[in-house]
Amino acid sequence: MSLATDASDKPTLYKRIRADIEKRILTGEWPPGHRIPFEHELVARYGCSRMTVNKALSELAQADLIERRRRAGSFVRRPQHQSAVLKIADIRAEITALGRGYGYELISRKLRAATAADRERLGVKKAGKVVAISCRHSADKVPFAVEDRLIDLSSVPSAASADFSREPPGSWLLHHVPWTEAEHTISAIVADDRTAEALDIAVGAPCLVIDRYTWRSARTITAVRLLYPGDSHRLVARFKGG
Amino acid sequence: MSLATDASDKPTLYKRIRADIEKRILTGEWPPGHRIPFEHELVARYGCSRMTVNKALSELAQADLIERRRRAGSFVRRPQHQSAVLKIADIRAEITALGRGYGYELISRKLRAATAADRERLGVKKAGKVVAISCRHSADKVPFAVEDRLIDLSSVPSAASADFSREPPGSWLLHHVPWTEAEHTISAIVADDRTAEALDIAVGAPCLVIDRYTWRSARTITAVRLLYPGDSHRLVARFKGG
DNA sequence: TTGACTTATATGTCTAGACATATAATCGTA
DNA sequence: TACGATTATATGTCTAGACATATAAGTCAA
Repeated sequence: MSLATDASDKPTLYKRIRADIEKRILTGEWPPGHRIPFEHELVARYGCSRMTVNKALSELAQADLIERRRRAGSFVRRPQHQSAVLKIADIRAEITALGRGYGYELISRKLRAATAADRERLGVKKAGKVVAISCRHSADKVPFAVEDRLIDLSSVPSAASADFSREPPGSWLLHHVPWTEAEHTISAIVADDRTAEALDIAVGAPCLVIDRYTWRSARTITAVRLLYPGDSHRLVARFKGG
Repeated sequence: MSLATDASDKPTLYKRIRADIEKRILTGEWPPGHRIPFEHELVARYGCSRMTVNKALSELAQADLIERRRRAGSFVRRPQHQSAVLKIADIRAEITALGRGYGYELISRKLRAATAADRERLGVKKAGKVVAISCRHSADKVPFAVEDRLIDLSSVPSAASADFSREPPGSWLLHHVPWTEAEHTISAIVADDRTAEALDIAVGAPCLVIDRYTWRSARTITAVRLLYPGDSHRLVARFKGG
């Protein structure tokens, strides 16, 4: 029980309260369902005002570590839906982070009126024009991933004049389009002839597929399919309490 | 510009302030790098005390939507590292959520002193005993995934006496072990003979592999490998602003 | 021009109150 | 016993101040 008389006050008080509680939850001392002390008890224990403990508890609640119920108190939440933060870095960043030489190659770029297939893929009823891009990323000259992308020009008009022969469309979008939402679908396929050639792997070799669909406030921006050699590439998702 | 005289006060004031700012960021009206109004300006605009706007801004900062810098002000953050929330549901929950019949089958359960390979897999220097479990999950009698798991008994002693013939080890752990951290590695392989038979797919068919390594405060709990038929199963990761 | 010092200022934290509101618990009644 | 009304209480929000602190910007000297 760390009391208010704890002299090491490098972190601020509310942060120490939050850390104290978090620690008890993480170590299992206060298991899921456990009622943590009432605010007025913490006020007494730490000798501070209620706003201070309230701030600590509010942050824990925002982080889904505890659940607050009026009149009842605050309770440790159980690890809910198993979820993880999947870090899907910009491919260029990912490769350079590995200390390998990044290579980019534009295979094709077509500007066209949206076909029925394009509309289906972008999930829009009617679209004007789209840009269809096919390109390849490599690490130290070795094929790393092939990308097949569609950009909705009605959402991102400036993409029509962007030069994708040198800058990958993913990087370009990241720097030119504000906050977005996205949905990723990860699956596995075996390489067909075309994929095998593009990735320089054997036909029938496993490939990891990431389909990413990106929009901003109900407006589709882009749909992309990334194909990685499945036995060499790995996606790492880190999960922490939740 | 919504002023303090806005009468629709169903949500509380600080939530409205937060929502107002969030909306401007999401729509791109305030692009990344834009300096949002100073606290004292928001105080004037909404006619409230500084603590109220501070709470709104603090939550936006905690959600990584804005960055606060002393003396400089608060700024809209740019979509940082592309990351996504990957929902990896408990398999039973996942299947029942799809409205399909869940089936579970324990293939083998062995209690043994940890071998060198076990220690390697669990990432521990020395371990006492472990439980090795192999099982299969099915949806409407069709194989859905095969699971190959190792539980460190020095961390979870009660797992030695748990009955895994009826309850899947994943569900059991979820309910008996408090907050954990985990790391997932996702990759693709092609089915070998044994896998093909277990999943009732063709040899050479693509499989999605999830390797999950779980620990609690630096203490390994379990390591599991899940194999899914890759062309039928999909992992969906949703990403929202950040 | 550059570096060191000073100052102004926006955020960070905190207080000691207040009233609002949802709801668990109690009490009373059918 | 079951149900409806009442009450007590923990959290939710808010105020009008306060002092602390990091730092951008300005000032001045080498």
